[in-house]
Amino acid sequence: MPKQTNTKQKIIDAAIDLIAKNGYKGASVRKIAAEVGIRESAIYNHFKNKEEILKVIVSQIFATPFETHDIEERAKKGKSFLHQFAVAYKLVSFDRKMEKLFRVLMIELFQNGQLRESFLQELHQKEIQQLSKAFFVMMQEGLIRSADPMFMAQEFLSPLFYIRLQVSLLRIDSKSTAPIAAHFEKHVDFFWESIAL
Amino acid sequence: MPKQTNTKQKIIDAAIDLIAKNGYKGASVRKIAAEVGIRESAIYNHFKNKEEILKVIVSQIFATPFETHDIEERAKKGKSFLHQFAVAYKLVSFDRKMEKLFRVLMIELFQNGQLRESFLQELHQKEIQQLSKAFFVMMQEGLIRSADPMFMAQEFLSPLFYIRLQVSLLRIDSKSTAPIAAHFEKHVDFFWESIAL
DNA sequence: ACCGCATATGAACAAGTGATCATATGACTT
DNA sequence: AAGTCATATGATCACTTGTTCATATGCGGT
Repeated sequence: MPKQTNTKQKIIDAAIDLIAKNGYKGASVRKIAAEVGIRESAIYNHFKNKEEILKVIVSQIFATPFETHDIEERAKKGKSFLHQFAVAYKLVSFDRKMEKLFRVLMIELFQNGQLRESFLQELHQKEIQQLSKAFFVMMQEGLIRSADPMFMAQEFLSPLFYIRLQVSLLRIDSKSTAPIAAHFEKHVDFFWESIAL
Repeated sequence: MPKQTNTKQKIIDAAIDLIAKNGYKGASVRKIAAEVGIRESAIYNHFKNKEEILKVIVSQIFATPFETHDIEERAKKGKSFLHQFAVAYKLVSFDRKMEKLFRVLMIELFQNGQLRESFLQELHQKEIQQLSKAFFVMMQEGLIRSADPMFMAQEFLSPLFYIRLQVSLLRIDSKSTAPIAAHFEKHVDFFWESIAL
């Protein structure tokens, strides 16, 4: 037998690929095994069952990639904080691995209650809370007009999400994302002009 | 045999229900037939195969429900046009049938190239074009600040889409949508304040 | 050299899949 | 009453699904 070639990771990667293409139900254990180069029964030496594979993948989706420290301090910089946030969001949107995980998320979101819970609580809520903290600081500093910080956070975040969705859809069909790549930064410009005093 | 009870429509409705819950692959011909109250073989008297059912459903998704006439004229009213648009969007978001179709769309969007094409071209592009026409008029009328109308349309539309997504997710788990129901109108207020001169 | 342990295989399973076909049923028209 | 036609059934098909199990293989430590 081959030595430590970390089959487990290969299985996860193959599963991500297949689920991102065909969904959880479309990614059969046999197809995953075939892509790794082993038989389906060998999979069960690494995972109790198919669902365990999904769980590992899901946990990767919510492994927070965003900087969460010093929000209050960094927020004082106003627009450049928003710019930083948007650029980080852009990077994640274009990262190959993260993009696949995003597809898995979108595909399974409506069919997996656990995933839904995590998306709303861990991902959405966390990002909103961070952003609303930042907007609150900006209001105190007199940088922006005053409004409900939480609502403002949603208004700022949702266009970023929508652009990410478009990027993901275009990339599946190998279409060019050039026309909307600049949208992330453009959104910051537009939004800042919308709230700056 | 029972007379004209329109089994075909029953099949479509059952299929929408099941696909909205379990995805296309999770909605087996047998399950659809069971929900209608017939055997699976009877389905094939009404549809050539399973995919034909999906095609009919997909066509319903893109049956445009939004008013498309008199955009230029109605746009002159400024904020109240945007309000109208948002409220129409809200109604569609909460309509039971449209909500199910939205779920079908989201579930299959990443797995069905035809659906992707239609979504980007027929739905997204159409809405953006209408809105950008409206914003262009508003700029000419001196109601709002000047900017790229197309981009402004996206900025206006994406939060509405995101709210719709949240509504749909909350409703699956029978959670209350009360906290975000007012977001549609709130978005119009916020956005108008962002662009009004 | 031996053993154990992790990992592989191939066969088998029960269940479910989409689809087909001969056959039956019953509401219409004639 | 007879015949037609749309629609139903039940059996059956070839195939795929997730999972299990007995068995094999070979690397690392003794």
